[in-house]
Amino acid sequence: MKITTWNVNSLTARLQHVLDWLAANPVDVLALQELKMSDDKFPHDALREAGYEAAVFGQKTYNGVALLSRTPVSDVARNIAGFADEHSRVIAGTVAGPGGPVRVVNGYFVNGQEPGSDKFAYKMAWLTGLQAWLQTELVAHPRLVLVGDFNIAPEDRDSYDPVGLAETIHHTTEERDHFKALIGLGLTDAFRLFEQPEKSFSWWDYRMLGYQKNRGLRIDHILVSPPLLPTVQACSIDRVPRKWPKPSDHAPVTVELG
DNA sequence: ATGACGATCCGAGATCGA
Repeated sequence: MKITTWNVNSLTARLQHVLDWLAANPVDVLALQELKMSDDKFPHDALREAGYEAAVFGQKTYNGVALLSRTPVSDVARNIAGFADEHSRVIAGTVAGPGGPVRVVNGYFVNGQEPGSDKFAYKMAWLTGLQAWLQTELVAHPRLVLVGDFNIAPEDRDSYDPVGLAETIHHTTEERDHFKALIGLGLTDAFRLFEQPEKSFSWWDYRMLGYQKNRGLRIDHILVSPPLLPTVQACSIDRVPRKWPKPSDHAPVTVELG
């Protein structure tokens, strides 16, 4: 089965891109971030016509996440249990997979703006809450994938300018320590299980010809739990929709389990 | 140091993102 994560930067603005991409890439599960719409605006009909049912956790203007699936999603949970959050940032659900059910946890991680800011403090608290909740989630659902826009470039090779951007947002030691803590829960970065091109990124700034110059970051990730690790067949970033007119600034990332 | 792009919103410039 294939599971994809994609920050679409407004599903209103990107619905046609999502439909076009799914027509060419009929993955089993598509985890979306930054819907930027309330639940009542969600385009269930158009996606159903494309073959997908959706579990949605929307929010007006900002944030918002959804799980699209060809097969039913059960046991849906919204946000981090035990962590009070004004924002709609996490949706989790269970889908049928090869060899048993797969728990998909889809997160739009906090950006954090700038180290030292209130938003950065919120990012740290959010990550701490996520980690604590995942610990129990992994006990209840050992076959788990954590996907989404992490807003963390885990290593220097995940940034177009690791020296110039050292200790700036996405690159700080604190953020990377949180990423390592997720790995410490037993999760594995599926992308790095395979040989990948140098300077592989999943996000490029709209400004200053960021994409054309490949000035990007790898901040969208797929982490797999130990029981799923031997089933990982492939993991890749699809840059094609980033070249379409009026694109999201993120590219979809896909893992294949089987 | 700032702005550069893009999306959003009681509709123009502010806020946010990364």
